[in-house]
Amino acid sequence: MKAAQHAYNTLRASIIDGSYPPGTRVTEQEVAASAGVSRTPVREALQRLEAEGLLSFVPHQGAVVTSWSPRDAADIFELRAMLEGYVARLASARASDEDIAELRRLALQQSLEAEERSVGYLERIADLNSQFHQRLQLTAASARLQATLTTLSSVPLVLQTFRDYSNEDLTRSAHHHRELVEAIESRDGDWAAAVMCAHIMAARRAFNAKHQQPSA
Amino acid sequence: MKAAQHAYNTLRASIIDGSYPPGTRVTEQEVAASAGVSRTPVREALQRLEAEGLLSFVPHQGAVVTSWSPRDAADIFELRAMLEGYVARLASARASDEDIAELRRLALQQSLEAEERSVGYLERIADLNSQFHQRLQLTAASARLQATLTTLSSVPLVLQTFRDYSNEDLTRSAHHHRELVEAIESRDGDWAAAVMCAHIMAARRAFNAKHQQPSA
DNA sequence: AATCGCGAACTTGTATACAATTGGCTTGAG
DNA sequence: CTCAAGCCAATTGTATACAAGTTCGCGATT
Repeated sequence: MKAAQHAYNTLRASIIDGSYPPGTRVTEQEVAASAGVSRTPVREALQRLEAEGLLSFVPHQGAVVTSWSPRDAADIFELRAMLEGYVARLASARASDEDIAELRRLALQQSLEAEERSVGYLERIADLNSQFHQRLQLTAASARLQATLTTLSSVPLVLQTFRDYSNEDLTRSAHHHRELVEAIESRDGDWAAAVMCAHIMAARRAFNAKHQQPSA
Repeated sequence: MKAAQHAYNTLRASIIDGSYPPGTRVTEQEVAASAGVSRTPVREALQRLEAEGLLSFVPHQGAVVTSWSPRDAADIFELRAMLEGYVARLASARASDEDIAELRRLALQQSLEAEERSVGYLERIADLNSQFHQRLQLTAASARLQATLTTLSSVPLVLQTFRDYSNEDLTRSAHHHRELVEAIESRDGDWAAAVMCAHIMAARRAFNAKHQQPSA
């Protein structure tokens, strides 16, 4: 694999799984050593991660892992509700038969995993979920626009959602996806957008329940 | 100035002013020579421009200036209407007195320029417009989120808007901005969002009038 | 003991050299 | 005349070497 891609994957995984907590300083050499490549491709990886919002560059100090304020979190959920709702609406109008088939496959698989809960199911569900939303974006928008939307969905905030999910939340999430497929198949953009909105709002609630001070 | 920044500015200006039309292939050496720096900072500049959507990387071939399909254009205006409307709503709730004062200053200045139309007024108006929207985003969102929103506003599609504007359009645009200031000052989020939406829709109409085949 | 100043090490930023892969062009054969 | 195959050139991808700036620590001085 390309060295830059390798460095990107390595560092990104470390950030998302929590090995590099928010606020951590990340030096180029450190990443270079850890990925076994030179600093040149590492700089490329750092820049990509900065563009995606996972890192911030502090002048003359290097990169630090982005920390998200409660306000950031609230804004991001709000934004996602709007944008992904929009995506669901577009997808309802533009989905091909293959798109729908693939979305259904992903949704059903996720339902299965949510029921069985065999070892490693959380990771697999997170992956299926990402694939579902990504496929939806690909269905809705031209590739160009999809790249723009991706940046909003890749923040750890979103990716770690399932850590905060109860079993009930997991089942509900899978149900939402299957309902989305149905809405899209019947070309009902309003329905699809509403389901997606509910989907995100449910995620927000789970997030808030876990991360807000219990006093509030 | 930093070499990477210089390369970025140079290339970006060339893309926006049309020296590099969509579809043009951009090689690293070419940019390096034109900016008088080595390839290393150029790669950094190319990456940033790719993240902003002005360039696309074709595997093993380099970067090409992004070309936008009519569908892309339509989607982008739709998205901007949603997002900037959201931004206007947030700004209504969060703007400080200084924010409002600065927004008013920018809006009034733009009105003046739109009336006088002295030499170079189009460039100055474009700049004032960018500043206004950027300030609004800064007012509405945390700096972190603002960075995400920026990527959507920097596409040439948006920056070149004023080329398609008639004098009437220019006046209306300035009016919109002043109305926005008023809405925000009265903390009326609904009003602000609606005005912003109209603002974007007007831009879309001007764009479509110029770029769609006249037969339609 | 505390503070100011100097220096050294670390980190980023840039340049250059080298490797690898690809696309185009030329040349030859059918 | 056309098509295919191989070679060459161009371009990206990576590594390393070097320069400049900054921060932290140590020591000296008050």
